[in-house]
Amino acid sequence: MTATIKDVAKLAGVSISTVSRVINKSKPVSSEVKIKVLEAIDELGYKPNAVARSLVTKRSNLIGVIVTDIGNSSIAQMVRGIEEVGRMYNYDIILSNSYGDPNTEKRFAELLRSKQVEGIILISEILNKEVIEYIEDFKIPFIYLNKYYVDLDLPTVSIDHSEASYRMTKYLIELGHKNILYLTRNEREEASLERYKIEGYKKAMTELGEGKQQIYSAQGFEVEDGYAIGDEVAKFIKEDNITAVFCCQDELAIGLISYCYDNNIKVPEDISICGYGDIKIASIYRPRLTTIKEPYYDIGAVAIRRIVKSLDDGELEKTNTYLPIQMMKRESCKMDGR
Amino acid sequence: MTATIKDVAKLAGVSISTVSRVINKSKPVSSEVKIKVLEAIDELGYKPNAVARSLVTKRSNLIGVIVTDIGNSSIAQMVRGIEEVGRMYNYDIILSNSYGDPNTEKRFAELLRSKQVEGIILISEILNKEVIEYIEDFKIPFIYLNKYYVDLDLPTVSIDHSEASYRMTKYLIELGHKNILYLTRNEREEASLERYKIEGYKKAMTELGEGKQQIYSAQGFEVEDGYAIGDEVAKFIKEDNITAVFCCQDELAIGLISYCYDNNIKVPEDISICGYGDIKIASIYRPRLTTIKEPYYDIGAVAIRRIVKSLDDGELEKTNTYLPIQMMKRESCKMDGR
DNA sequence: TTGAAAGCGCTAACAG
DNA sequence: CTGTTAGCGCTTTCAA
Repeated sequence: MTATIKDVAKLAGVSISTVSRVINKSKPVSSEVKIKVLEAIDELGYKPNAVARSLVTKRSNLIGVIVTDIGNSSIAQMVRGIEEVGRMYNYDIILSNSYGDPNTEKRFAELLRSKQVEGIILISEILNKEVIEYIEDFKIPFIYLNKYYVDLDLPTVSIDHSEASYRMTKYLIELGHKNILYLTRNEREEASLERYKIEGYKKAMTELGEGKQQIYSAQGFEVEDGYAIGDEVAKFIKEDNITAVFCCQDELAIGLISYCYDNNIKVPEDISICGYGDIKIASIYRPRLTTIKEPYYDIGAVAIRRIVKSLDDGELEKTNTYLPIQMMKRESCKMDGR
Repeated sequence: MTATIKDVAKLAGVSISTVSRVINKSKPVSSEVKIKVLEAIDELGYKPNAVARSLVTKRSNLIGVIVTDIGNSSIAQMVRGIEEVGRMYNYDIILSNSYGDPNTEKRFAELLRSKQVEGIILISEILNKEVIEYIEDFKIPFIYLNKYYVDLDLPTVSIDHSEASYRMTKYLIELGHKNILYLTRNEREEASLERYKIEGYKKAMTELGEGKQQIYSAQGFEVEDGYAIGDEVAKFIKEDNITAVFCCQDELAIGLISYCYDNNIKVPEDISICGYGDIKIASIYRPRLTTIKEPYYDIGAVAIRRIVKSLDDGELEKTNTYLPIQMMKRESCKMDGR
């Protein structure tokens, strides 16, 4: 049996309140008594029971994090940021993998609440109003992180996607590209982020005033989807003189480059390809991928910092915190000499 | 204020024990009363407070997981396995990132204990006896997962590395390779897993009875280290007619292949390269990497299953659970025609 | 500066 | 089948 505060009190010959005071430094204790208590603590190897403590203080020092899949590298990076910053403020995190199922998300949220978490961060790939409202109902700080959708009326953190996309397109234009294909997904859905990214792309293309503005949609956001679309893209290259492809996600770009590799299309000699996200593989893959860095670690870090802050001083504003944009210029895109 | 069991009892006009009974189905309750209670619960939106419950039951339903870095994809996969299987048995996991620092690991272990976790899984990249003993002292189920080192006297789970390495070398030999370089790291350290892998490599080479047995050590286990060693390897290819390189970790192999890409050495035409681990990138990178699959998800899954099991029936044996070996034959290795 | 006592929300005897 | 009661280990008034 592990020692309790009672044991310490008895051994030190004081009351449990005194022990509590020295543990928490909550009230002055004469140094003489303090020493006795400290000795007793040491002798018994006493460690306070955080569960008992939370029951009375109503503070669990726990933040619940529900993610689509921790195996996803960008999500892992966000969690890394959440964990590390949470730690600085003495918060532990409880992790739940929903695999994207809304019911599971709700169930986990409930579970987290029962464990008395002080805040919840939901990292989701779908946008489910019902889940969000369900969690908002808990009346605890809640931040929603999503790579694909936006809900403007919710606290979140991201980069300015429209601006990022504009800058990437601009960059391709600077490299001499005129016929640039934008590879998207879900662009028509109301809440899709793609709307903003396409907006940025179009703005830059319109400023250019010449060349071909072309948008095409993949079947998904994964490497396979990028690969699968290879045939179409190859056709665009031939028929429409497309010289650069701007993929809305790194995974798509990687898949597409793999397709090119397998089909003897040289990147970047035959076609420049860039991505969006800067996932880990982007800088390891060859050629290294030119892309927009979504600062996943920072996104997580800022998210939890906002939660912790709101835990101190009351309100959590329903705003999007924008993080700086960073372009990663690498070898998958080159000057177009044609 | 959220409703408590008392509120439910009052509204339903019964005692709190009755409410407790219906919540936990711990004792029979007349269906008539049960309905009243259920209605009250529903009306108040009552959810049991898991903290209060753990305090009395001494069961937190929490497993602590300390990892080197959740941003590492193989670790993320293990955590995925841990989380998913833990969930099946109603355990939540608390995640801590130690970044490999032993003192941090100890501190986190302590923190986890204070939160009354029922078991601890430590995923570490170093082997620190002190940390291990410290955690063992908690007298709660503890499993130690490590990719690089072995401690035979501890519960853990892995593949049979000697056998795996033997089979990979055999495979290269079957492809016609005779001069095979084994790229290692830390092979001299007593507890290093590399000893076992080298054993397997040597066994296969000795059985072959001809060709060149060559072992060379990189500076680390990362992609950069694989890249950095490229010059040396290129020399081996030229001078010693090495036709295949067996890298002790996928990261090294990927780095080496990147070096080859950048230096116009064709893989697998000029040199076959294989890895060990089957990290995510292995099957995405081009050429796709031939490698040994370390089943990270399963390792995590089995680890937590062992913990949960020992929580039911007492003891956790200090044994290594071996998982099946799987070879991933891909394009980075080909028949040697020379 | 210290101790006694109440109570956080819940479970688990125990008695009826 | 149901209610009363005693805690779980701790913090926090309130008095002294």
